[in-house]
This record gives sequence, structure tokens and C-alpha cells, in this order.
Amino acid sequence: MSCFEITHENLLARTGLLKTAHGKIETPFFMPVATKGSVKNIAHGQLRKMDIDCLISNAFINYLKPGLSLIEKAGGLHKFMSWDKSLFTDSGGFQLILDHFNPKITEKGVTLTNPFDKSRELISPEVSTKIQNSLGSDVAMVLDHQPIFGKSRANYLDSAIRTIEWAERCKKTHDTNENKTNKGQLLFGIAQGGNHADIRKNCALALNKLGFDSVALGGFGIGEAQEDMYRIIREVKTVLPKNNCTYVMGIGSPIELLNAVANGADCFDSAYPTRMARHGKIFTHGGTIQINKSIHKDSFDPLDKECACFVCKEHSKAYLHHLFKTYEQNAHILLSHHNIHFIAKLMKQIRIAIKEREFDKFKKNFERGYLSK
RNA sequence: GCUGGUAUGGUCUAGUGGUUAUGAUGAGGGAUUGUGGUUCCUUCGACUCGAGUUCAAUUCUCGGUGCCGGCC
Repeated sequence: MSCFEITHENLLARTGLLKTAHGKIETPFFMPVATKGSVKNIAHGQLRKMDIDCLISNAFINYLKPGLSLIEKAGGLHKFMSWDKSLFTDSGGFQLILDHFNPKITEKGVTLTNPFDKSRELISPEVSTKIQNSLGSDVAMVLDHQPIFGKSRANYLDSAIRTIEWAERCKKTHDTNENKTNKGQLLFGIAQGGNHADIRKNCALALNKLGFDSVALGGFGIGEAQEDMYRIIREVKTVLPKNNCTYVMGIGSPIELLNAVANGADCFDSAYPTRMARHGKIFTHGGTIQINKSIHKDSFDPLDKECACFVCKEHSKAYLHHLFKTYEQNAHILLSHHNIHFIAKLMKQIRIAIKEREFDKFKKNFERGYLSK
């Protein structure tokens, strides 16, 4: 029984329903990143109001702090963080490209530096899966070998092969685990291979044979040309079942989301919208603006005249500029809210456009405004 | 009244008798995507005024002015 069902199609784009133990999520959708069990600067209540149906947290970080015993005592990560909608957990694979974790890869797994006390931790496919079983997320991700962007073809092939081996061990661990906090937990594989379509396709095929609930695409958003990413999404989809929930990991800019959906992607996560907000970069229908720049110092207009979020209804750019420049915490709270609202609204409009068979028209219209600068 | 110190981008600073005068911050532009208010790239922007010495003064001398301090 598949966890994913397609409801409407419009060219390569489609809408669907992803079924998890905590409800059905309408696709395509975007998950804000809640690494430590919280979307930075946004309260759960605000996320619910913005129609955010799913978050993604990080297995490795939660495992280090506050630790599994406390989260198990709370009754799982959902209960610990009081989030009753769907929840993904990332395996820790993304940490493999971050220098400050100083990753060392062996056949066993990867050793990473614990950022809290600088000790070294071994994360194997088995360990990562057991952590996620214990956290009880609705969708667990396999531990993948995320390659560093720009390496040789041999390097990408090597990481794809290791990713398949590790994925098999994750699957085995997941299938035999008797103590799942969440009995309905799904497990997604992650296809690697960079911009090499043949490696990507073979990796996706091998993963599909292992029987994952879906196969995701990893390793994007770290340097490749956007056109390459869209091409790879198209190519990989040709070898996967139609009802594979195609999760493109790590993507979060408006134009990339729009184009990834246009090529058949269903699901996304990224720290981009919230991180950009913390850096003062704001999404608007007329393109991105930088609220820290003095050009906004005396503008009493909202961030985005077409936006219905409370930040745009109540506050001027001059005020937000002032908060940002004086390091007031509310700057991050308000700007993060706006950026996530913008993305949530975009995804909703995308779903409506697909259902009404007007996706291409919507896309062109959005791009005309967003890229007008 | 007498006297010591000081004066360099918007702000804070380094340094020098001679080519393109440091660095930080700021301002403009760009990047940031499955932990981080992070970090990085790029552009702009200054020698207090007057006189003197000198081939040449932002630099040395004298004076003016501003600022900080000490003494009667």
C-alpha cells in the first residue's frame, strides 16, 4: 500500500496526498527546518495558521541534545515538541558536507564532531535509523553519503555506491526494529550522483528495488546550476514509479521550488527561507529585498504590497529596517514569519494552479514579477 | 594667564620627507539552500588650516583653530 497518491496532473507537475501517521499532506509542499525541534523564530501556532502541515527535524542533533532518553520519556519527538502534524527527520547525512563537523567516512559509517562538547560520534546507518525510530518521526531518511559539490565523476559514483550500501542497512534496521515510537514510520531512500544522470538513475533504481516508501533526491542546493538540477529531477523520475513521492532535499528559493514542481517534484525542505530572514533577505512578489539596506530606512510601505501576512499588514519597511539594524529579536521573528508565509502561500497557489490546469500560466506570471528587478 | 598632549574616510584607527596612504566599522552590490543572528567576495570613502624649510611636506618647524589634560 503506497503512502502517496496522485490527485491531479498538469504537464509534469502534479498534486497529491502523502499519508503519514499524523495525517495527509497535500503535495507539493514545503517543510520549514526545525533542526532542534523548533523552526527558528517561529512558534508552532503561527506555523499552523500558515497551513504548514509538516516540519523536518534532525536526528543527529536531537540525539546529542537533549538526548534520546529524555525524548523517549516525553513520548517521542512529536509529544516533546508539541507538534501534532507530520514530521520528517533528517539522518545526519547533510552534516557530511559541513566542515565544522569534520566528517570522516568509513564503511562502518561516519564520525562527526559533536558541536556541543567537541567529542567524536560514530553515526552508522544502523545508529541513524535507530535514533529516528526512537524519535518517532513520520518519515525517516536513510543515512546517505552526501558528496561535496564539484568533485570528480569517480567521486560521485563512489558516494552513490556507498549510499546504496548504507541504505540497505538502514532498511534492514528499520524493518527489524521492534521498539518504534511511531509504528507507521515511513522510510525514504536518497539518490545521489550529482549531475551525472546515469549514476543518479542507477542509484534511484537500486534504492527502489530495496523497497523504500519513496526515493528522494539529495545533494542539491550546494553549488550546481539550477538547470542541471531540473534536468536530473526529470531524468530520475523516468526510472521511478509514478507514485514515488519525489522529495528534493534542501531546496527553498521561490524560483527553484516553482521549477522543481514544474519538473515533477512533490516535496521540499530547506533552511533557506528562515536563514535568509535572519540575514535580512526578504522574498516579495517583486523579487528579493534586503531590509538592512538604508534604501528602506524611511519607506512606510510594507515589505510586499501583495502579501497578506500580519507583518505586511501591520509593519512598515522603515520599522523593520530599524529593528534589524538595532538587533532587536523581533526583527528575526517578523521577517522569518513573512518568508515562511510567502513560501507557504506560493506552495498553496501552485497546488491550486495545478488543479485548475493553469500551472504554466501561474508560473510565468509569478516569474515575471519575481524576476522583474 | 601659563603650560603639556593631540588632530588621517561618516566613526574609530596604522603609518610615512618621494610612486597606488593601513586596518576595522560604515555605505552600495553579490553570495549563502537536508544546525547557527554565520561567513565570504566586491566597490566607495580621509592626511585640521596658514606660513616656513625642502627639488619634494600628510610627515619636519612656527603660528591659528578645535578637542583632552595640568598649574596659578
